[in-house]
Amino acid sequence: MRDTIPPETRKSDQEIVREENLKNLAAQGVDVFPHRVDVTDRIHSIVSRCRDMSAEALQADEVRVKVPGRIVAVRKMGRATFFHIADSREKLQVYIREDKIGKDLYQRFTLLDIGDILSVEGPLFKTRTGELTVMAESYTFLAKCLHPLPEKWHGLQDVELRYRRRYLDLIMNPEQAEVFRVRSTVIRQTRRFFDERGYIEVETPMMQALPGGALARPFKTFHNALGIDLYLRIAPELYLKRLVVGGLERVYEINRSFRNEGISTEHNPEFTMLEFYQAYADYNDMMNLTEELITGLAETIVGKEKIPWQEKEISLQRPWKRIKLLDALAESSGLSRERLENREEIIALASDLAPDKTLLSYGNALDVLFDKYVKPNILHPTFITHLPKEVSPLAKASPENPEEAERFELMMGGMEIANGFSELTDPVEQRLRFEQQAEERKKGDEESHVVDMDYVQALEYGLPPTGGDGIGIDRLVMLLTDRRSIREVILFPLLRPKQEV
RNA sequence: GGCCCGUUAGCUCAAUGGUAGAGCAACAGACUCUUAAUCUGUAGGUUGAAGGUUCGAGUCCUUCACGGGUCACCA
Repeated sequence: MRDTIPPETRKSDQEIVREENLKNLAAQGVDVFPHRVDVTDRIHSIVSRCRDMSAEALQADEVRVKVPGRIVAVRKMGRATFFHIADSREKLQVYIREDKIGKDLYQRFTLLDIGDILSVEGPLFKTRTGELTVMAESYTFLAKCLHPLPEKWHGLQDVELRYRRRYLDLIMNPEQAEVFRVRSTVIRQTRRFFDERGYIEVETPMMQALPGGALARPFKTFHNALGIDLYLRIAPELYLKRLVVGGLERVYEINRSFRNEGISTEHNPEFTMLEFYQAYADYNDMMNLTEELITGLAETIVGKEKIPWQEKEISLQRPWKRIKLLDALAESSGLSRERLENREEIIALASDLAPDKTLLSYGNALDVLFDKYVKPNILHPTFITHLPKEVSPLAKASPENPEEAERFELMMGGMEIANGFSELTDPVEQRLRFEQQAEERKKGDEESHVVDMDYVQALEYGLPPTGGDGIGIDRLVMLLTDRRSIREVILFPLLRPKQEV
C-alpha cells in the first residue's frame, strides 16, 4: 500500500524547508494568507493579446499587467531570475532583477518555492529569444505550496495519484485540464441544443422508493424520519415520462444515475446521463436528434467530421448506419437468420460463451452474442435497432415483429453511447410487461425491472406517442477527447479508500 | 470475482540473489536575457505491508493492501 502515513506525521526535508520559508515570510511581515488581491489580468488573456506583438510595439504601448499564477519553473542567475507562472491552461515568463525590484524584495523572493502562488506586476517585454515576459516591478505573495510539485518534465504519471489528487493532475498536466473544459462544453452545448428545440430542463428524484427505468442493480439507502428504504436512481426515465403525461411535451435532464455494478474502463458507479423525451415522436425521430446533437458537439470540439479515436478515426458523416440486431449478428457471427431465431440454440450458444451467466433468456443470450461478435468491432456510429422485446420492458413492440422492440442502441468506438425507443404507452401492456419482469425477478434475476403501479397509473391518464433517449455523457466525452478510460473524464472517479495502517 | 502486470528518494525511472543508483526537485556556493539554464559541492531510502527460503532478498516463495489491464458480472 502506498502513501499510508498521513503527511503530517512524516515530512520530507523539502517539506520542512517550505514550512520554514513560510514562517520566514510571515516573520518579515508578509500576510501569508491574504484576504484579497487586486489583479487586472490573467495569463491566458495576456498571452492571447500580446503574444504576436513585436518587441517595439510592446515597448511603445507600455503594456502593464498585474497577473496571478503558480510558480512552475525557476531559473536563477545570481541577481536576476527568470521564472514561469502558470494556470491550468498556459504559462507566462517573468523576469525579476535585483536592480529593478530592490534588494529586499529580491532577497525575499528566495523564500518562494516552485508551486507557490503569487501575483506579479510590471510591464511586458520580449526577451532576446522573443518570449513574452513580465518585467517584475513588484509581486504579492498569495499562497504557499507546502509540498514539492511532481517532476517538471514528465509531470504526474502515477495514475492512482492522478485520480486521488486530481488537483495535482490539473496543476501538472494542462492537457488533462482541457478534457474537463471539453466536458463542460459538451454539457453547455447540449443544454443549448435542447433549449433551442423547445425542451425544458427538469430535475427528478435521485432518491427513489422504487428504482426503475433501467435493468440494473441499485444502491440502497435509508431515510431516518420516514423510516423507509430508498434507492439511488438507476435512471430518471419513469419520472420524465410522468412529466410528458402531465403535458410537458419535451423534457430533458442531465444528471447522475447510480448503478451498483462492477467498475471498468467504461463503467463508474455514478455516471452522468442525458435523458430526453419528446411527445409526438418515435424512435426514428430520436435517432435523428441523436445524430444532430453528437455531430454538432463534434463540430464544436474537434472541428471536423472525423474524430481521432485510439490510433484510428471515427467518421461522423451522416446518415449513420442503422441495422437490425439480428442482421448485425448474422453479418459478423456468420450465423444464419434461422439459427439466430432458434431460441434454444442461441441460449445454448451463449451459455458456452458466458458459462458464469445463469438465467439466460433469449434476449440476454442475443446480448451475449452481440457483445462478443458485434460491439467490439463497431468503430463508426451505428444504430442497432429492433432489440428483443423481453429485454425492453418499457419500449413499444415493433408492428412487423411483436417479439422485437422499436428500440435502438447507438454504438461507436466499441462502446454503447445511447439507448432510445418508442415509449410503451399502453398501460395494460405495460402492466403485463412489469409482471413478466417480476417473474424473472422471482427466478433470481436482480436486474429485472421492478413493478411500478404508480407509473402504470400515470400511463392510464394518457401518454401520447413519445420517443425517448438516454445518452451517456461520460462516454461521449471519452470519444470527443480520445480517452480510453471513463476515469479520465470523471474528475473524481470512485476508488477504494486507503486504509490507515 | 479469475488471470496478468505494477508498487524503489517529493516526482520520473534504474539496479545477475552479493555495499540501493540516476535525472528533475531540494540544500550550500558561482552566475543580471535564461527557458529541461549552466557549473561546483551536499543531503535525501523501513525498496507498499507481514511472514518465509537463504550465509545473504529490492530481486525467489506465501499471504495481504492499493492501482492498472483483461475476462466475467453489468447497459
